[in-house]
Amino acid sequence: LTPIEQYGSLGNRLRNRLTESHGKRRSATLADVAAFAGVSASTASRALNGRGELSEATRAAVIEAARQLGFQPSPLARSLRTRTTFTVGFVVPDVASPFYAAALKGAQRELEAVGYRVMLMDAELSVEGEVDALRTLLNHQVDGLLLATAGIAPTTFDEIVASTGTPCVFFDSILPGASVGAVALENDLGTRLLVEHLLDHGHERIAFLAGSQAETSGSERLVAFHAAARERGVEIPPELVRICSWEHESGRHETDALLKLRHPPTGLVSSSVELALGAMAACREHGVGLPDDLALVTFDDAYFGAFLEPPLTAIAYEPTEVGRQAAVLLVEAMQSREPEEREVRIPVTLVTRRSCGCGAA
Amino acid sequence: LTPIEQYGSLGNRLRNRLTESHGKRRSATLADVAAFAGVSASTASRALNGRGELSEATRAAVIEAARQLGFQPSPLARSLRTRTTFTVGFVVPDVASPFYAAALKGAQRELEAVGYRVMLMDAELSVEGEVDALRTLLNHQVDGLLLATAGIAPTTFDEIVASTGTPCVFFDSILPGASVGAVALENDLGTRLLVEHLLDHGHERIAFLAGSQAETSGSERLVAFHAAARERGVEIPPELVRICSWEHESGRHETDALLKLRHPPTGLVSSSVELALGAMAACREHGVGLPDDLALVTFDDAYFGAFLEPPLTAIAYEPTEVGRQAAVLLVEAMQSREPEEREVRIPVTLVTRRSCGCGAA
DNA sequence: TTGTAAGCGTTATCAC
DNA sequence: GTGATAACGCTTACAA
Repeated sequence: LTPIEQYGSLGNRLRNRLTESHGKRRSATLADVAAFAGVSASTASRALNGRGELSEATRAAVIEAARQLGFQPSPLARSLRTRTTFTVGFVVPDVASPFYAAALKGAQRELEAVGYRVMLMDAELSVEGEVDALRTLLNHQVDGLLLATAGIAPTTFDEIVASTGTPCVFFDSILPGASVGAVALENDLGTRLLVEHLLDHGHERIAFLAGSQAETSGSERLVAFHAAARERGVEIPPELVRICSWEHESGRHETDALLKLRHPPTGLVSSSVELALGAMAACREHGVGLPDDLALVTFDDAYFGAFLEPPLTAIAYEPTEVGRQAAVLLVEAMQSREPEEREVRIPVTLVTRRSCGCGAA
Repeated sequence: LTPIEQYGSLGNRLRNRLTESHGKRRSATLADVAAFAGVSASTASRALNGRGELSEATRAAVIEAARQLGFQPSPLARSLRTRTTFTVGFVVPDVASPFYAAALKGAQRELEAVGYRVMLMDAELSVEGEVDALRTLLNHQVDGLLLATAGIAPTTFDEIVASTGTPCVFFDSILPGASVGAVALENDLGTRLLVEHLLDHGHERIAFLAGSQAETSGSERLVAFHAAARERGVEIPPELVRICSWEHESGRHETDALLKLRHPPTGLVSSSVELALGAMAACREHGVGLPDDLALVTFDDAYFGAFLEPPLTAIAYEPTEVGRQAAVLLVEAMQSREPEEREVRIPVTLVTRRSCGCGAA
């Protein structure tokens, strides 16, 4: 007699209990499975988790019992006991932004594949919101953090997250040395490709929409812009580089100012497609033709880039990849004791269209 | 002597214990707070939760103790005990899609405000993925579900979620009668506005890119298209309405077919901006000019719509609003016993630009 | 008004 | 090999 046959009637009683009442069936518990299989709860646990030595017969019996009862271990109870939740917190300044949404998708897919769930928090573009989000997440005992910071202070970060020992990988925006890992785009290469392309078209008076300097993608691109120009021996007048927020309107405003200059630029490098769209709006208002009056190139190759007028020359990359790689680093960190700190860069390429002057009549 | 003064040295001992070891401080537990305040755990619990009657003195003492120790109740333990997690599951076919990302943001913001966390799952465009996601979420004992289904079967839905009694509100795509609520766009109105605008421009041979009929936004728009045409007494030849998937490429392909017809359409209504972009690609290939050779109007007013060539006439709406409203309905359902089933429609408006022929020379 | 004890569903440390 | 038993951190009858 196998345990299951032996406890058959008990089994039936159990099954009935689980499907009783008005359809709101309470799902089977480990104790139920144990009883059904005729073993103790601890044995059932060991059998299901493959820990410890036990006879093949009982293991099989437990597994079969679990199958029959449709047993699903309670993550809550498990987490309470083991102090690990298999949940990671994901914090971004704005989930609705295409870039972060894509990163989220990449991360979620990777994490899901290795058994982690993602708890999402939107910092609503403020550092304060970010800190709240981190607090909440840590209080929920997430096993790890994926964070695109909007500029958290190092001391705050140490106090809130580093002190808990919860691994955190930064992506897109990096806080140097503070984490177990970081993932960002090849901002330097991308910006250089843009600048050099404009130089190759013969432009010398090149302006730059730099974006916010609170984030890595803003600051690294600005540095790269200056470096690229310097290396090719061109002098960029200070009034041509515009530090500004990431919004569309900001791009419009700054470009407007550029076009009103006594000597307006003949080329414009934009740090993001949002800003580039703003720049296009300003050009339209001023009646300056792209690319003839102003050659425009930008970071971010949006999927609609080819349908704009003119089609945009841009820096392309795989946005999901930054989320995915960040997840990979995080998983490594969560699983190994003493994780090594690593930094990954996601490759970028230049795609040329008409806005830079390529293929123009 | 207040309890705190009385147990001062104990308090110090406790505080020390909590900050011991290598910075990975184990946070204060309810028992710690109770000991610190010199009361039992149950009293501490009551004091902190404002339940039951207790003297103001002890309540204050407990609260002060909690403050001093930086006590944060463990959501895990609480959930295990109370069988409620204050977590809602959010399931979409594709988080990276701008529409779903926006909906997510709206929902997350609303839920966050009333104390719920969101656990995100991406169904990766498949019903199978959706079912997995729902299973996982329910196993985690989410208190509610926000679901943009890719076409789950009613029986499957009943079996998996309805049977658990977990409230679920559908958004974007609706499974009639299966849930406590549903939120969708005014698909009927939006489509009518589009069709009628083209009719007003004098077009009679109007084609339609219908999108996938597995989703509400596809099927409702198709029905509305036919209804709008019929009511104005125009006959639409069957070959002009194209049911297709939502991808860009699909729009290109179908438009290509339309343009190869012996009598190609003079107007085209697209069910989504993705499809419209595909249509624009096809037109470019065929050398047909927009809007002169073909007038194009579409659902979805993307933020770049004004910068396309030609700028797109489109149906605009607040995508975050569908997520937010869905969250509102869900919260109501989670909090009230016997929730009533409700359906909300998010308003849409027509914004005219050049692609329809408006403002053309 | 407050304390004791049971229990939520697991896993881990012991004995046997 | 397997089974009691004790946590994990909280809430809630029930007693006092």
